[in-house]
Amino acid sequence: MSKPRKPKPAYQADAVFKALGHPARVTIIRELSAGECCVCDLVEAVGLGWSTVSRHLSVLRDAGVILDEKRGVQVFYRLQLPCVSRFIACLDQPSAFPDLMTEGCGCK
Amino acid sequence: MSKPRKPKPAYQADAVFKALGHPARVTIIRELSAGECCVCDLVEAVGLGWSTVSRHLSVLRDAGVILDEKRGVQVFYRLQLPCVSRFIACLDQPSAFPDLMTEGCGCK
DNA sequence: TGACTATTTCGCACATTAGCGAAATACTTA
DNA sequence: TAAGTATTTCGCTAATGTGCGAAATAGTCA
Repeated sequence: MSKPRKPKPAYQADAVFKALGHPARVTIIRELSAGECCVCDLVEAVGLGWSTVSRHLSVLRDAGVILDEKRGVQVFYRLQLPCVSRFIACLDQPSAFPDLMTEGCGCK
Repeated sequence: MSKPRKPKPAYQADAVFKALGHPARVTIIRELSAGECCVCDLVEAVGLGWSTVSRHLSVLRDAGVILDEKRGVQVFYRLQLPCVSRFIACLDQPSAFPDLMTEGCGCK
């Protein structure tokens, strides 16, 4: 589907971080890290109302973090910036990789 | 210096993203990416008042993104999570690395 | 000790955001 | 076309976050 987007510079770091600044939206990214989901999956995952989740999704989409695609009656979302999910995974596992945290999460 | 921190799990992704969810704080991280700074440097960089910058710094510190160290009269801050600055740099340069964005910012 | 500098904490006014339910929209199938 | 499902938009209230100046703290030096 993809509605007309704001013409702001896609992927800009400030916008991405702002979009990720809410735990529900990080949860959404975690879900999408495993593969695309329809909105119904994400509503269940975050445990908030449909309208609320829908707005969280639009925030992430406007920031260029995720993409939506309408197929039939459903809308499927997927990650547009795979490095985001990798970054999250790294932050979630600091104790498992103490030296990687110091050296930059293993990202060369 | 390092005051008593909240005992929450350091580096947790939600907290990190929340801390980075304000442009002034991203600016701070950008500055610190080049090396440690005293508060005075950061106040100039973000263009806000001392008290405001000080609070932004405490948010970042509480999230485990930066570290403070008092030396003499001044307090110096530096990055605690180098991968954050790398991630920002990657997000800032999407057009320069279109395929890396798709493949994960070159982070293996 | 007293003055001085660097930084943080406090309290407040203002702005932004979150979450909700109802209504609107879009697509599909009968 | 009518009805049904999936999702988004709207309007509102409550909660949270921001920025500021004043006051508090801490370290240095005369």
